[in-house]
Amino acid sequence: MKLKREFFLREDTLQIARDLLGKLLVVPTARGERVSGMIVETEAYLGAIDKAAHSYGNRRTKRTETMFSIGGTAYIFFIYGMYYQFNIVVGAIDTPHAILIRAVEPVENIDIMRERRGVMPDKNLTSGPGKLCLAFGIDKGFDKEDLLGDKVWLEDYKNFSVDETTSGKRIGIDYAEEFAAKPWRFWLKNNLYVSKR
DNA sequence: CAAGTGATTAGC
DNA sequence: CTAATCACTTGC
Repeated sequence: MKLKREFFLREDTLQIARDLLGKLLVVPTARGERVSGMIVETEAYLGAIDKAAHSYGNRRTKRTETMFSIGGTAYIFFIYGMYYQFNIVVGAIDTPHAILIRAVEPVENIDIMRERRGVMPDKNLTSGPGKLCLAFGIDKGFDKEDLLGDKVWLEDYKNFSVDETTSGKRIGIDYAEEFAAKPWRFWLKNNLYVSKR
């Protein structure tokens, strides 16, 4: 079942980031084939107070504008001249919190992901934020897309107990001073598709 | 371990 | 306008 607006509107962003583990990300192709994967790794970005967030201090630019949308909106940005990153805006309008989807486990139409990614072991298909965007065909055209619409959405899939998950510091944000060490990255223990490093 | 790649941003 | 930076990936 598709996740409802209320799921994304809750105030506890860290809780939502953990709750997203086990959910299914679905992006249908133009021909209507469901390409999907189970979320296995997320990172929370707490908007105004978080020095690692693009929206730190409520910084409002052309790019960060999307983060001020209502919870349940897709936030896509381009990084390092090559890769897109898929984020989910959460919370009320003008509360610029977002959750980066760092890795998923392929579920439906894995052959389409293989075509898009090229020849490589399946465990490399979606085990990183840039990789999963390539495998799912997510680009800037998905920015500001409503996750309750029919272009990209989330569904209930599996439930994991808290002891099957764990958390740690976020990746690639060493510039964020006292926020660099916050344990705001969440992942499933023993899952092959969690990003390496 | 280093290079690659170009949008985005801040600062003039 | 310019230059530095970057929530990454791949191949040496």
